[in-house]
Amino acid sequence: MASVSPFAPSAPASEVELVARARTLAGLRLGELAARLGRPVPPDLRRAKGFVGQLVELGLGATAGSRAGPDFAHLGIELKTLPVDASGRPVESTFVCTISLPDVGDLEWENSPVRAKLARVLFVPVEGERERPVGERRLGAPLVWSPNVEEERDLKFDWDELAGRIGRGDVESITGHLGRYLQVRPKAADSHARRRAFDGDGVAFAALPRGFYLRAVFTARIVRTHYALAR
DNA sequence: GATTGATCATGT
DNA sequence: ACATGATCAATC
Repeated sequence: MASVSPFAPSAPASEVELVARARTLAGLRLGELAARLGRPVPPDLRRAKGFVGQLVELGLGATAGSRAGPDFAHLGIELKTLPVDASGRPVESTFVCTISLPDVGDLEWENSPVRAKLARVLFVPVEGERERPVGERRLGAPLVWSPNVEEERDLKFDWDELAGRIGRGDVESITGHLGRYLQVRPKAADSHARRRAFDGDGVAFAALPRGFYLRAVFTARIVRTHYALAR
């Protein structure tokens, strides 16, 4: 990482410094940021789905790489780039975390990995329309977010339904249609991937790996609420 | 047009 | 193998 990008910054020392740094990137095109960091820009994202997130990580001095845990471990902050359309509306769902199928049923919301992951998030909006060439997409103004009371209540509601269903051994009954703001969808190399799970009788079976995602309506609400309050 | 299920690259 | 970063593309 740092070895291939001599101009990448070191880790920010505080949340204030991180946000200040992110603000300096606002308005920049991805091509400009990539050039600064000595990174090539892919022609499209079909074979480089993580490009935007990884570029911004590098540009902000994130430390985690592909290790588990927050991007800025010492600050307890998770970085999420948020693809948006011309009006600032998110165009994709946001991945939160994978699901440990044997464990999820025993976890209350308060101890859930979803709550932990979303406790403090730095959202960096990025123009995400497919027609726009990757290098020309601009970064937006960052937003540091923690769930407010309503947001947390809504996430807990979905967690209770989804985690409860998995805990009862009904993971195979879950589709992306469930959950108003938080949903469960496949998260795997392909549809043949399998990992160990348990059915309602405690009998092990092989299940498609899945993850929790925030629906775009939820991140849209975050953007509306929190940017509006900041104005 | 929005959404779900499938998929891709890289690093540990 | 599995976790990180997500977007693609078939389908509703």
